[in-house]
Amino acid sequence: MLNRHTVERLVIYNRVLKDLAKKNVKWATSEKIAEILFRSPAQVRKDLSFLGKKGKPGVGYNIRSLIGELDSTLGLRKTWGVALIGAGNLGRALFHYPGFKREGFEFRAIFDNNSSKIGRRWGDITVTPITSLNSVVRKRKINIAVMTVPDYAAQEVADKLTAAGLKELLNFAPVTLNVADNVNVRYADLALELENLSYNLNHRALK
Amino acid sequence: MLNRHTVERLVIYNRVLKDLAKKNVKWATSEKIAEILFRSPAQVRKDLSFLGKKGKPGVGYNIRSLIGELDSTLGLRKTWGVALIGAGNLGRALFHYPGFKREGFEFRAIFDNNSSKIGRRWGDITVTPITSLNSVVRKRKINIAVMTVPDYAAQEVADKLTAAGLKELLNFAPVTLNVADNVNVRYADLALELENLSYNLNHRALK
DNA sequence: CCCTGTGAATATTTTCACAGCT
DNA sequence: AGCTGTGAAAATATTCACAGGG
Repeated sequence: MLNRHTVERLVIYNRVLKDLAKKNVKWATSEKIAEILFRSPAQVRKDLSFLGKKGKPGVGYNIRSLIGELDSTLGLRKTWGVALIGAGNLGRALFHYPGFKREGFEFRAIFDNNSSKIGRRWGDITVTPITSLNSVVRKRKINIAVMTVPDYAAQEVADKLTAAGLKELLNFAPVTLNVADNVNVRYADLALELENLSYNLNHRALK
Repeated sequence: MLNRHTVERLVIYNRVLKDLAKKNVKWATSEKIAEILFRSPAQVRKDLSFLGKKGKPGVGYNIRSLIGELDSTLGLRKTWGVALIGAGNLGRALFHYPGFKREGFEFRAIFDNNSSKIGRRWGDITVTPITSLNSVVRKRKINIAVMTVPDYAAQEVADKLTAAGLKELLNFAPVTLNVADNVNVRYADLALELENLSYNLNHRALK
């Protein structure tokens, strides 16, 4: 089991390598990869060493084979089922985001409790109330939930999702979720991102 | 100058404290805050100690005064001007996201080079081509750029933004940007987030 | 008495540096 | 000759533990 930081970097190496492959580059050294990502070659080597011995001394890494290894390790050879919880503006934008399908993530269900949204069709998916969660998760083979619900609803929704057996949540609500240890939550908290930038702006202004 | 991790946590403490204040709680100990966020009391104390001595031994932290201190440190007492680059689905969702304005971030310009979008009005802002960037940044006092452009355009857009003097970027494009050291980029890379979850799913499946 | 603020200790992460493979 | 893989060293980050203040 790799630690979170390592996985975050592996995901990025994978993307960089796919970019290079698209440009028909066949081999890359740890130094080359590090340069593109503004990191150290030693870190790239150490991270990649977790995949087993994949580099060729004197040459570097074969890009195609490294991508294959990363795709396997990261679970990107499979297609995962995603449910969207919250059929608002942000939910719609994510639903149409082309990067998800390309990487093997497939929206298979959309939930919303707002009666004006229930029954609407987004592509070939019908918006349903969250009461149908358990059966849909089973029938549609849902693995991941993307939560774009209002902050006051987030914890309750998370409880229902984990009760339905989901263990991977991507949460856009500005709330720290209380979940069991075996559940993974990733936070995509957009206001927090801006507040981090704000600190820098403020610090600059004070100097 | 605080390090990135500390600032990320301060931003979160600030949100938690505002939640508590809304519930009319007046004081909180480091242990209470830590419990809500699943962190250690020592870390909360050390982080907050960077603000100067703000806690009362034997009692804890006065929530109202701590929020004030955090708002000042994080630059949240000011209103910052934000430009949106890329008037697509995701851009629209962010434009309407209520959390931004509430925290003092104000969209003041929208740029897009797509002729079908130029001239459209979003609320009282008109979408303009990015050629007008420099003058708009000056006139509208833009501090932060939110980039929701396609990946192939991202680096070029980032170059233009920094050339116009912007130093704080929130980038939604799945690309590592090459920028000068004094420019801060935060990445909101949604496919990466799912890929991180995918690793966990895969790892679970293999066990 | 209880909790803060903080040096010291511990744990984790990153980098160094080099033996060894191609 | 050039680059990987990796223990050892260095740098960071977190936690401990307690002196001191309200």
